[in-house]
Amino acid sequence: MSSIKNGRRPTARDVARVAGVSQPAVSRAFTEGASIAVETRDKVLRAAKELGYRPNLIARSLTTSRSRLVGVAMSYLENPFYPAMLERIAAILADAGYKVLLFTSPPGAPCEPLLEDVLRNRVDALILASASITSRFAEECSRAGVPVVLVNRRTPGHRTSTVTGMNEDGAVVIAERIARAGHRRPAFMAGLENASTSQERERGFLRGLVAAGLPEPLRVVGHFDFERARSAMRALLALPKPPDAVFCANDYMALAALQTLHEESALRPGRDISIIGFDDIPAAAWPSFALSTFSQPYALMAERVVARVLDQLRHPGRPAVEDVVPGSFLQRRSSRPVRA
Amino acid sequence: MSSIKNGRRPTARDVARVAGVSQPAVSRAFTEGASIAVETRDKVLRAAKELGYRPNLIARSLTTSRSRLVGVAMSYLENPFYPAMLERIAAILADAGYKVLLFTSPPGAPCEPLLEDVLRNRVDALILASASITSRFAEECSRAGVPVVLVNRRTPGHRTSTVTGMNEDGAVVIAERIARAGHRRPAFMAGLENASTSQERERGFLRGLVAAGLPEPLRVVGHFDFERARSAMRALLALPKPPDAVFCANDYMALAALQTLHEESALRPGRDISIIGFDDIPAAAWPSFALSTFSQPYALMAERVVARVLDQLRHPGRPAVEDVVPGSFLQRRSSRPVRA
DNA sequence: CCGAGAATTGAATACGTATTCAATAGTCCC
DNA sequence: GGGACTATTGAATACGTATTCAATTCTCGG
Repeated sequence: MSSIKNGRRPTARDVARVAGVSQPAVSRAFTEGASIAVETRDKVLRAAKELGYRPNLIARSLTTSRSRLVGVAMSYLENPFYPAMLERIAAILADAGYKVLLFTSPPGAPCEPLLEDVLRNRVDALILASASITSRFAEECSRAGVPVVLVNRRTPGHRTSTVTGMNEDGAVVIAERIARAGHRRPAFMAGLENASTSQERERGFLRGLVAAGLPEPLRVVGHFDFERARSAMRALLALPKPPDAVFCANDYMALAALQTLHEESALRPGRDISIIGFDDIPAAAWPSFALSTFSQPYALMAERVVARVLDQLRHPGRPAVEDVVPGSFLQRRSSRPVRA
Repeated sequence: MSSIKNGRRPTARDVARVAGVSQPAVSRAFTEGASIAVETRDKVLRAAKELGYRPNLIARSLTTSRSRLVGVAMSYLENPFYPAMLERIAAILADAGYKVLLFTSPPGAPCEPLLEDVLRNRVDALILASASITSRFAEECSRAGVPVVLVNRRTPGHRTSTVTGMNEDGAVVIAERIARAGHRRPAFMAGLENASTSQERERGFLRGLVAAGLPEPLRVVGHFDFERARSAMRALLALPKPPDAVFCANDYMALAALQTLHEESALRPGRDISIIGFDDIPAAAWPSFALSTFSQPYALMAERVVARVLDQLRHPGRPAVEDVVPGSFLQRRSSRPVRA
């Protein structure tokens, strides 16, 4: 190969020298839609290939002040809902020319260090999944001009765009189903107390139960964690009068509940007791579980999130939007069907 | 807040002006271990806070020519093994001051566009999981001075560092177990034909079977995909003489096999037939499955990968290392125990 | 109080690209 | 053939930081 001083990576200037053109010409050769003659572009590309030149996107980011990076803050990857959505988000963003900078905050961590990290990295936008957001966070981002979109989370009172499932209405439907299946002792397994998903699903559930004339549900907390959900289920089963229907704040915990039932109880799901989840993760459909649930279509949610991000990037002034993605109740074998 | 012209983000120069110091002083105030007086640093930090200044890591990357980004190429996130490892990798890298730039290649895609993308983004290093690597890829990266570490994949003939589980030896153990449990008709469910994991596990399995005096196994291909693994299992069950022990190239496919068995066959796993996987994903331990498997400790693997990456970054010349992380056979209920 | 050495500081510059702007070459129409 | 465009090009500069280097101040022992 050609004469690049020492081991330095070739730059646009090196390519320009070899191709006999100026540095801006090289820049234009690698810029879609730039004003450059075909033969000049060819000369440049040939020289570039010879030298093994690749445009430095860091330098490009500096001049354009757009990094083409989107920060994605996500944790709880053990819940299959999230990696599934992450993969879709990354794929759709890639099609739009953006890369994903991944931020996984440890479970209980505050989001302030994350904020600092994200803003220093000059991401063009931020997608927050499985993470709450403080008002300072939202304000700083908007001051910095970084669009923020929340997925599967909502923060009341802050004007931030969100994409969520039908948490409250879905839970109402679940309550109705439980009532019409003839259950008398409902229970609710909460996720994290401060998570909007858990709160909204609980609120809808309560409302639906009241409307159906059922008593307030028993209540345990599973923290969206598999083992803690199992403990919570165990606690319910140990009650003098255990529930006959358990709505878990997400599928992942519902699977844990089914495991515990399976292993430590004689109760048969779908007969003696109903277990219902929320999300419709792939495993919910597995025959071993056949988990009744209210669906949150992660692929569609991924599309909507990215669409929202791109929209905010193109029209910075536009107001925040709360996008509720439709889902539906899926009756499987883990819950009793409604009576005819 | 103070007087920044129009809506521009404040720069080090703005802070310098407010603090009454020079721009380099601001740089030093934000650089660990730089030579700066305490009171100067305080002045700077106060002015920075007032202006809402954050160092621009893009610009820093340009001058230091280190992006502090590590590219992680990963797909098949539906297999829980990968997100689990990803989360650990991201956490450990974060502790070392690196961020994860995520590349998810669509299943069958060639890795060449990925290469281009990665090198243009000037990642400091590259972690390849669930992706093969061509010789050109490895050569280009080494020419560009970007350390590459493969996880759970190996490419014969290229000097690239790898971190893998005990694929071949683990599979030998599995074959022994199957023999000593009294099985006579083994089967192997391959993953992707060109994946080193699948190949090595198959090779070890064959070797172990031969050593134990068992016949060559029946063979189907599940492509590491849940639905295709179910089809493959269905095909095995439809044979005139179905196998009495199936070794699946990973846990994810083994779970699919168990599902199919559960739903479409009267055979009871662990009694009439043994199903064995590889990886020990969390779900393998779930009571509904109780999948016998050979473990690949993902957390440990994540540690090793990052250690390898950091080592290569600190000592660029060092030769490639093939790191085999130990695992062990876990006897659960999906396979018959060995006879006493 | 003096001088050697350490600590601190700012001016100048480099990093690799995109963009602005003026200059030049090429095209088209009548 | 001339004028009005359009297409193409390169010189100069900006982007926001880190680093080099020389200058200055401070410290301390004698």
